Amino acid sequence: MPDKKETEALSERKKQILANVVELYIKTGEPVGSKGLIDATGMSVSSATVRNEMNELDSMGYLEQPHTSAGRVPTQEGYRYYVDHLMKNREVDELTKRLIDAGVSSAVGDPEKLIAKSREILANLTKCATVSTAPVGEMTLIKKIEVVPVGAYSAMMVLLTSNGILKSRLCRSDTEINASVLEKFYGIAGAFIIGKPAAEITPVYIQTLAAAIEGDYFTLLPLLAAVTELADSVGDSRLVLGGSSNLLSFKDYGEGAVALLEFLSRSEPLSDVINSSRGSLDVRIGSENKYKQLENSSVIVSKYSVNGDETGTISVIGPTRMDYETIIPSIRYMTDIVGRLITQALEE
Amino acid sequence: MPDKKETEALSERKKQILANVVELYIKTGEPVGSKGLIDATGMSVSSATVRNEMNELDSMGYLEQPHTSAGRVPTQEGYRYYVDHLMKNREVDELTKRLIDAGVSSAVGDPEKLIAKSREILANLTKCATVSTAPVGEMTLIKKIEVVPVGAYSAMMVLLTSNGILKSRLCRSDTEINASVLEKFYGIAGAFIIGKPAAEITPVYIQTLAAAIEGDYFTLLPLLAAVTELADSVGDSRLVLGGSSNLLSFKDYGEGAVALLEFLSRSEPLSDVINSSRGSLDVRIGSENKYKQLENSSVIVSKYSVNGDETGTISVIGPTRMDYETIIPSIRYMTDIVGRLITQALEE
DNA sequence: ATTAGCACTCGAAGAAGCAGAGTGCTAATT
DNA sequence: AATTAGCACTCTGCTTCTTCGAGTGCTAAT
Repeated sequence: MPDKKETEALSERKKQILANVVELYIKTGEPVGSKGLIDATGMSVSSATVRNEMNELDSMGYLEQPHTSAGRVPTQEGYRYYVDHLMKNREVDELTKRLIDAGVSSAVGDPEKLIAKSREILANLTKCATVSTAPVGEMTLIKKIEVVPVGAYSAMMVLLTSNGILKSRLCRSDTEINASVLEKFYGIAGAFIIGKPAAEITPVYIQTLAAAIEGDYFTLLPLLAAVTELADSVGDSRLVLGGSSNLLSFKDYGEGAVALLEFLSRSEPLSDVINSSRGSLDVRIGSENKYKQLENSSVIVSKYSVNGDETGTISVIGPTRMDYETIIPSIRYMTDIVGRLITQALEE
Repeated sequence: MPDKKETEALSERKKQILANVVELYIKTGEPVGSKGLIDATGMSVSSATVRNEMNELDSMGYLEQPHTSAGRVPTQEGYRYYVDHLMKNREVDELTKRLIDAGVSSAVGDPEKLIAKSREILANLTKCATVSTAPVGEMTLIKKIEVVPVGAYSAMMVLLTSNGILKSRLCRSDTEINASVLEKFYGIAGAFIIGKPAAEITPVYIQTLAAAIEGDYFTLLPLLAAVTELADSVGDSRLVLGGSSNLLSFKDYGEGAVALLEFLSRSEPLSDVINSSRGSLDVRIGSENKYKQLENSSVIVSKYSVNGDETGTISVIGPTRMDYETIIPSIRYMTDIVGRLITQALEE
């Protein structure tokens, strides 16, 4: 009789045992047996009692045995219950706080660098893989475009979006880039590009401008092409993965690690995983992520707010047996800071 | 009696056998035996003859047996001899040529993007890890700095170096960034920063400017700090690793793959490996790389020339059992193209 | 309700045995 | 003199068998 829904309310002792099992298993990676549990926690009951309780937790679906006569391991539901009810949602550790503060301090003022940095810090801290998404959405607008000539036929172009993403590249033209070309370019840009969502600035859109520009279309083309490339790369910067090699050290994955890495390296499914998160901090355990490749992994997605809008995310991906108790506060603290700093950087 | 140096000149047949063993082993990954070798190559001698020859190649140090009564595997010296004398240095395959041409075409005109792209292409082509270094050296000069205000207190700053590297970031100031501040900044920049090597623009150097700027130092400080960060990041972009997860699929490494990835992810030793290369294309096999972590790997470093100077490199790192015969021409072709395109992009 | 005691189960780790691939040597062949 | 056939020998990888021990569930005693 598994799934006694009515017995939802676990006795105090069951809760304690479940919590201990989860925490011990997270720590050691070995299935925990009744004896081992008492040894490690100093509980003042006998192993037989613990065994009975474990047995019930087992049939309630919170624990399971890899095989008869091995210790218990938390099931997905076990982790879920732990995360939802048992975990002491403790504040972030003073040391990690310092590490984070120190780490981001070098990138204050530049959103992109800040996000990259936060990904890196979090990967080091959690020893898991991290994913960040830039604060880019449907409504990321092109805010400014600058073209600075560096030679007769070449110029550097810089593009700034409404959320602080800055993209730049060199571009060359076959015709001279002189003051009159620039003037025309700024005219076109001001009229048809600035203020538009980055996603709309496609090569096709640029072609529709041909009529408006008439004779000068071909001299402006190299510059306009560069604009589309920059606008496109704004979208690219959306999803970045870091620290994936951390996952290799987890013996949990065994051979499967390679397949997982392969999965993570493809951005479409990964993006899907991240985007399907709910709420400002979402923990998805094992098969709660609908991809089979993640059945042994948990994904924690935390959103940061820029100007009050939850636009970007920072995520941690690791084995289901990850240290939720320290990772969750860390990622929450990190997203708070990142959101605050970006908002601040964007103030006029 | 190993190492008969006097017998340096291998008989024609020995050469052929060595070449076949190396190629077959590269292809299959299994130690090759006398019988298997004839089957695979259709040589018209008996297995016993091949065995005798192999035995000699063995005592000359070119082949070895993982254990008695297994087939032969090339030693490091075996690979070396193969690469130096036996490999038909054939031209790059028509298909790969197309792939490379098509791949880089999207990045023509922007050195940084071009290099990133080439790394990616080469990783896909070779299924190995790739490392690129930007064309940055002691003499990479700051060529241009632009500051574009985007608000009263914030601006975007763009920095261009003499070799086409473009770096940008947002920066904020506590004081207003108005025309007069900008004018002063450009004055300082023109006098003390433009034309200097990027590596010299350190926070310390900026402090020495305080005297020259006098009262305005503090209003300019945020901008100057941003310059040092950008100048610093020019150096950062020097070394980038890609495709490292490719290495996981090689069974050659077994468990060691993790350690190798860890090694590659640290940039100091990696940079040392790359920089100790000689000549325009250097193949280092196994322990020829002085790091123990690379004893089962080969590194191929190829330099590209910008304006005739061999400044940057593109490298491939993989197991010693890599397909030298196709990889070497590919990387050579790639560096040729990259060098040519960057040189072209930098023309005035 | 808890606990001590015990028979039982199952995997991990080692030992033993076998099949096969490949060798080196010797003696015969060209 | 070089090549080849033949053969005894060696070593690994695989499978099968045992043993060992941790951990369980049940029953009976507290």
